[in-house]
Amino acid sequence: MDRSQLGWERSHDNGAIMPRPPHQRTTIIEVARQAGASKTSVSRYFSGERERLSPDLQGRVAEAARRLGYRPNRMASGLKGGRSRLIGMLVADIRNPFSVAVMHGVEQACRERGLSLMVCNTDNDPAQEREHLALLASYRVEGLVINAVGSPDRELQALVDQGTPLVLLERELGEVEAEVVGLDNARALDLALDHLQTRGYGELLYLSEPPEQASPRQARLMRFLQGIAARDLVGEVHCRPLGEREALHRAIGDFLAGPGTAPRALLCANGNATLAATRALQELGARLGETGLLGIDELDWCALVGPGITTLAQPTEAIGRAAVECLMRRREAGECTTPSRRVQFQASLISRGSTRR
Amino acid sequence: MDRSQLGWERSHDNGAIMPRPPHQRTTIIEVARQAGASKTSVSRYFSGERERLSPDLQGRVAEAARRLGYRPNRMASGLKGGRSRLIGMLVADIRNPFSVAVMHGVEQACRERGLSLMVCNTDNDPAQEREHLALLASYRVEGLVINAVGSPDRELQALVDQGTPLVLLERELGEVEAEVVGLDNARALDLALDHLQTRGYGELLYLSEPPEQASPRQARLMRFLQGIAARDLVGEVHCRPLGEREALHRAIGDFLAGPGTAPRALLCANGNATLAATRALQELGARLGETGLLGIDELDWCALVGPGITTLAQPTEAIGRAAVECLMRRREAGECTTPSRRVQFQASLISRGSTRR
DNA sequence: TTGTAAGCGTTATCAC
DNA sequence: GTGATAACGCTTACAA
Repeated sequence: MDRSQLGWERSHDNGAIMPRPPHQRTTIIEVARQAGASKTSVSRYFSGERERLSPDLQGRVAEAARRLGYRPNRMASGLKGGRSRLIGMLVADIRNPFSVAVMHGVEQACRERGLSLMVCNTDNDPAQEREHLALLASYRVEGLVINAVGSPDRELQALVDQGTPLVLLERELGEVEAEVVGLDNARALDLALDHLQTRGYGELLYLSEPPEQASPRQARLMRFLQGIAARDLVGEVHCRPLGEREALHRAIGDFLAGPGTAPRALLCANGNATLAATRALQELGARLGETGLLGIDELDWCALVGPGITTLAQPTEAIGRAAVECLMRRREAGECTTPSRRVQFQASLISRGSTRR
Repeated sequence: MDRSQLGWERSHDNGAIMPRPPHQRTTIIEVARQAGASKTSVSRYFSGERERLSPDLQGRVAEAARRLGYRPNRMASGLKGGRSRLIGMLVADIRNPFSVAVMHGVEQACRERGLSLMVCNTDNDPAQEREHLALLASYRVEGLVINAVGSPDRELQALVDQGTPLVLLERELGEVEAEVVGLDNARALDLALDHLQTRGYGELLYLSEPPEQASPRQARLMRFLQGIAARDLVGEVHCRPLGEREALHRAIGDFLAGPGTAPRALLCANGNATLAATRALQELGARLGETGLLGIDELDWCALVGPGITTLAQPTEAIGRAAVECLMRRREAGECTTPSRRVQFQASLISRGSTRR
């Protein structure tokens, strides 16, 4: 039996038999030697140039590699070739199911292309965003999918200068040259408003987290305001952190107790807002449907609460995949300055009892 | 102004001025030159040996690095030193909120230690598990947190031989030497059964995904069976993939229509089961509470459905952090064979209307 | 088709 | 304290 299978082998410099510590992974050199070939050939075998080798050599390399359990060291290949095979992703809030769903799409697209994904969660903290961006840069990621809440322009620009393709999810940021993938927020809000109006709701309360930084929140809010004006609806807006439960309850309570006579509905700007609103409505004893409720983002449980909550579903997987596609396109394009583009997806309405009176 | 700030600089071999392509990241050499120091000193500055440098030299290096926006290339340092600063995590189902919560704990613990996390989702696919394990190995991760569904023993053993510390989340696997972190399933089930019995439910249906591979499912199922016997409860078990909606509905329907007279309750082995059960109960028109429902894993929406769903909450963040702590302990321990341990956490009961008759 | 040799950016090992 | 210099494991001109 071959000694190497027992974890013993000849050392480099002399012919003596020495114990090989088990944590020594086999390298390309070892494979080359056992296959009676050169490093180059082994390298070629493993980097898509398999065809260029004679069938015989291919066989020997394959056999040796299999026997030794060889796997190229990504750290090393990332170093020389500049190919880290690594895509980075910055996620503002990993506990948000929407983010996870998009990430799932990103991940699949990466896998199909033989890329690995390194995900950094920032918990909505701009400081962590900067830190993680620098980190991803230090691993020389070949592309970056970004869902940030702050404006880490400096760090992003550094990445761009370094030649890293960037794709922004939803939130478009300052001046950085990058493509933006996300929902068609204007059409989504039109869809929501049309639905609510059709269902007879005349007074609306729009619930959102503060839109200051994040551009999709801005876009949605703007369109809401335009939309109610265009439709002769009455609208109010509450944009406070969802953590402020009291403020939220008071706002909703006041809204429901208002002087008007038209049926009232809540429009929630995202999944977290829908969750908070549902809680508040329950505590206020409101009946869903009588009080309308429509949320952007479809969640597992929306069908289960009361008569079901009407939502606007985003094509999350598709958004994730599209992000990676953009990245790849940019990478192919190379230095030729491709102008930034915008890829927009359409939301689809899932009508349930919460908007049926 | 310094030319290098304009993206121009002297080339290595001659004194001519050449344009520097923007995608050339500054290396340690550049910093060393601008600081009037050697690579070694710069390296020391950035790898915790800062103290050994004279204050003067420290200042020069800091200044040069800052000016150039230098960051050590992790690929390179991972190569030479064997320190990738990378922790890998294998997640069976990234869309499961429980997994994400644990991952969040892992992530925080890593960050506090200056480690990066590389997460691989396997979508419950054993083939992907193998593939991703090999992948993580190829990035030379310094530790691995594993939440797998299959038994990729071969791949894991390879990692172990390579000297990579391993921690298994919940599922204990075959022969591999690794610590296991997770819930104290026996006590959790006792807690659940005691609660249900106290609330007067006498006939139970246990809902779980097939337990074949995953050891926590086995552990929970076994304890359920022991527990009902010990308590003189009547119990049934349904262990089919949750995707089989019809089978599930029929099982629940049959259970509810059974001959017995005691109040009936469903006990769900995890969050997914709770979701599926809730759906089924709604479609069957059962009233929560009258029909008991208790789920393992606390989810956002459990408080919102009907009278609220009683759950057993796991300390997810703590579990994640504990996993990383184990990893670090193992790494410190180094070669001296620390025996595998088991770290168990206690679930806590959140009582709601679904177990109040 | 195959091999040789020069890096990639860092850390480790010695000298000074 | 500080600095040459040799690895680390791989890719890639450039030869043969």
